[in-house]
Amino acid sequence: MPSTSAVSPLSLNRLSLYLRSLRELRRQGLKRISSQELADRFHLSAALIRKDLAQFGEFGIRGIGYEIDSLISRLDSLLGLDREHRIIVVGMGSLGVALTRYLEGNRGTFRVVAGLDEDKGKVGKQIGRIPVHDVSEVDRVVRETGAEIAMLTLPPESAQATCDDLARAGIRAILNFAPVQIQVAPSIPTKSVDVQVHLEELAFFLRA
Amino acid sequence: MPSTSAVSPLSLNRLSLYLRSLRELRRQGLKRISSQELADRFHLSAALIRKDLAQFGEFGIRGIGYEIDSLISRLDSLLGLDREHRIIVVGMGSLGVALTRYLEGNRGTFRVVAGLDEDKGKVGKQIGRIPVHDVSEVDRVVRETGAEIAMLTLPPESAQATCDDLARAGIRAILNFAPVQIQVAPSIPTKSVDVQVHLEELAFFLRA
DNA sequence: CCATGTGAACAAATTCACAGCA
DNA sequence: TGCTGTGAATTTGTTCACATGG
Repeated sequence: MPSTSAVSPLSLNRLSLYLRSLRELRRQGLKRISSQELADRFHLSAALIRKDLAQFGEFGIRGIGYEIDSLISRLDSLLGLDREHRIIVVGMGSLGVALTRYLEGNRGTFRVVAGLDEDKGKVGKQIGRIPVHDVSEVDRVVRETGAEIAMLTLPPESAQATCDDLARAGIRAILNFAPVQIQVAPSIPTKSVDVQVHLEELAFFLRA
Repeated sequence: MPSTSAVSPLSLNRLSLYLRSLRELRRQGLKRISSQELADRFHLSAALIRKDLAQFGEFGIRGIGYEIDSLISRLDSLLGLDREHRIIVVGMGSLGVALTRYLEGNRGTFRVVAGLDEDKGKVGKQIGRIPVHDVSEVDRVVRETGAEIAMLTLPPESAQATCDDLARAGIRAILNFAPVQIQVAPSIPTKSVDVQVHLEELAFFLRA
């Protein structure tokens, strides 16, 4: 039942985790694995692994399990990881810089191609090999670098306005780190990472 | 129906968002709000807001809505935000430093009290007013600072071992930024923030 | 009268359990 | 035989719609 229709975000996130696990197993020299063994090793659910994988076609071999190499290739291409995705980091405060450095090694799939900031003191500098431009140049930068994804690491006040600018500039996806709900056209997929919310969730479990 | 039983993580995260929205409304000088208006302003669902709130008791006034001030207080105490939570940041690479700075202002609820790193070059330094200790001192640091939460910003290889150390040292919750599934006693609530997974989710939507 | 609080309907996600195939 | 792929059962989450009560 190969399909390209709607995949649940939960399933999608798990596929990333499976992929990471499979890469780890490949590093260890393993060739094949069953859903059960994968589940045991990485604390996942075997049935769910099978369901998640089966929605895209029959990747496994009955009675045997999954061929690690070929499953990785299939997942890579399924998730769109078989080509480079260029990223701009908007807001070069300490978090923007940290994320830029974090992805620096990552040459293959996700590559940071530029930083943007409104602080003239930062514009013109470089973070490693990544140049920092003025945020007013967002249009030109997106066009000239071919950036698809913006990582937003701005104060919450300016996040929405900058999203609007990014949308106009033709950015195709946004990963937001500002602690606000941003609103963009549904054609631009957006994910938020909200450290405050995570901390508050943990705090709940610490009520005396 | 006041209760302290299991609250779903989804509901819990929404409560944080409601709280943030309510604080914003209070800043704007508003005194009362209905679930519908809150939903409209912040792109939430009115019915869900009511369900999420009602599971802890009757906070609203029928025919009127919710008193913003008192709802904030109730949620604060419900989520355990009415007292200080001390945090240690384990791994003072650029992400650890960025998170430390990010929470620096935040004096009330979440306070970073120390950083830990294995790099002797970093030990003894300060990030703002936060001292950096050697990771081998985790036991003493947790005890002396009374830290409850650890934010893990380490390379994936060392994350699990450090979690074990943290657990032994008596840490009570972990927010993990390393791209691995960590495994700790279920009595220690753990959340992971996985930038790689989020980027891969976005990449999926960009498949040409 | 109007918005909450809630049971009942609906939808989504996960687990179960087994038929079917290598 | 042993593991995948998958319907059916179950659990979990959300929306609906209305009785309730300030």
